[in-house]
Amino acid sequence: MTILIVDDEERDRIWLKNLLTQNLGAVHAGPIYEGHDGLEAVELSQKYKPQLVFLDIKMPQLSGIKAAEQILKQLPETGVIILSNFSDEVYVRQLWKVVPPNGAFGYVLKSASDEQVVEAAKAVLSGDCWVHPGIARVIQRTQNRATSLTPAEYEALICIALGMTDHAIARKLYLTEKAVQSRLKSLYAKLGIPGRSEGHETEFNQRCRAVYLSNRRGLINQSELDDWEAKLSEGAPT
Amino acid sequence: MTILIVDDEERDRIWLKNLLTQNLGAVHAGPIYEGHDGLEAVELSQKYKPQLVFLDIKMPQLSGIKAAEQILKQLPETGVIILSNFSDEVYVRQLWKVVPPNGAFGYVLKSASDEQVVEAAKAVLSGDCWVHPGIARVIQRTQNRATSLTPAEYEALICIALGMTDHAIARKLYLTEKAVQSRLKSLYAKLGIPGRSEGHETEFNQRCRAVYLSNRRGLINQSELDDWEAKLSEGAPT
DNA sequence: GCATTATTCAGGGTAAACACTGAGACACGA
DNA sequence: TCGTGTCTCAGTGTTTACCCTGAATAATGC
Repeated sequence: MTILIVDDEERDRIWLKNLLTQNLGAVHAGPIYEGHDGLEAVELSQKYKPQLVFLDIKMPQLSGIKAAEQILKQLPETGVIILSNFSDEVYVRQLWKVVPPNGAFGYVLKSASDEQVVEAAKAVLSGDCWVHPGIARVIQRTQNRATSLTPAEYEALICIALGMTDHAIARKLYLTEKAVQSRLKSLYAKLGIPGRSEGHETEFNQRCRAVYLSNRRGLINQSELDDWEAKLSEGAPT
Repeated sequence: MTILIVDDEERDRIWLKNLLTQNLGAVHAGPIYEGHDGLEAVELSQKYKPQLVFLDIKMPQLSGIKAAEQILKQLPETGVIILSNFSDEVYVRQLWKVVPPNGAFGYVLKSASDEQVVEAAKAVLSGDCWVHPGIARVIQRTQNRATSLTPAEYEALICIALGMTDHAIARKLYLTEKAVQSRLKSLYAKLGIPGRSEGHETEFNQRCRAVYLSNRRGLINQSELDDWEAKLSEGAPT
């Protein structure tokens, strides 16, 4: 049995490696390899075909999620555990899409206790999933139709968070301005932002309010936005 | 010589304590106390009067910055080292105001190497300051008149980031709508956001763009905004 | 003293964001 | 086959955000 640990922080790698060798003796008795970015994660997975891969989210080259996608594409049997600082809904959404329906995966926050990490490792090794308690409600929301965003709404959200106008969004997404406004309208509704018509007490700029609330709920976050910004500006320097 | 370590993460406390006991032998030979939130930081400082205090920024009860403010108010001689995950400009700005002109302080990111942390500790103990390399440019910006924000502009920035309209901001800050727009205009200028007049290629919603860029530059961040949100909604349920 | 600079605020105008209604296209399941 | 729901998008109208000029005030520096 083989395990792979990928994290750009040496401190965390050492901590995790020690933790696993000391507490997984009964179940596990193979080598533990280490990597420090997403590309290495993919390469080392191909090379050693580990049963279990620990991935940090925030890594140079390739994010943990994208690395997981690559790995699972070739080795769907691999157990993946995301080790993250964030409980952001974006990441849970993305992970959900990447993991095969019957695959085993884990999502644990770095604030987790040692026992929780060991527990998660054991669960995933035996084919179960383990999700950090703090993430539970986030997952619920991603599955609730009334509050979860459609891809269309999510796209629009990213755009306004980057500061684009309706017109710019329309051009970028090959839509009409009206279509963009329509997406935004349903987005505002799902976020529970009051309009100008109802209740003149609550005066909000819906656009900015939507960005604020989405940040708060972890639907988006700064590093995700920066990725999009880079992607869009390289994609259309017309 | 006495040292105090305050962090809500046990892992980080242990790591730091080991690091200091092993590498500070020549300089330091006293007890190391530990706390796990801001209030404890203040209490333990009063009790033990340490020469050096390590403070995490994100802590329950009282943030690291506010704890530092309390501590320095009573014991201005104390050397304070902020240990943060973030290089956000907000925090550097706040720390700058809190530390007395001749006080010794440090600001190190948690991604720092062990050597850097030891170096910072030694520097502060001998009365010098130590600032993480990654923060240097942020500090430069806080001192440059052309790019640093005035309190007025900062206030306006917080408000639009929370999603308030011009009208709502005017009421909250006891200003005219025109005055609010004036503040926003100079804010946009300092952030380098192109207006509608110049360059019709770049189509931005300045309001949202300002929020995005400010987040990116660490002028604001989510947890700071949440504090303001709470403060404003309790302060004016008129 | 005077010049410089920043801040607040006015008026008038343009363009963008938002509200409301409703129609056509498409997929899903009874 | 017929709903039922979702997404796109048109038309029309209101509100808000932003642009520009400019004046009164106060603080700053020489």
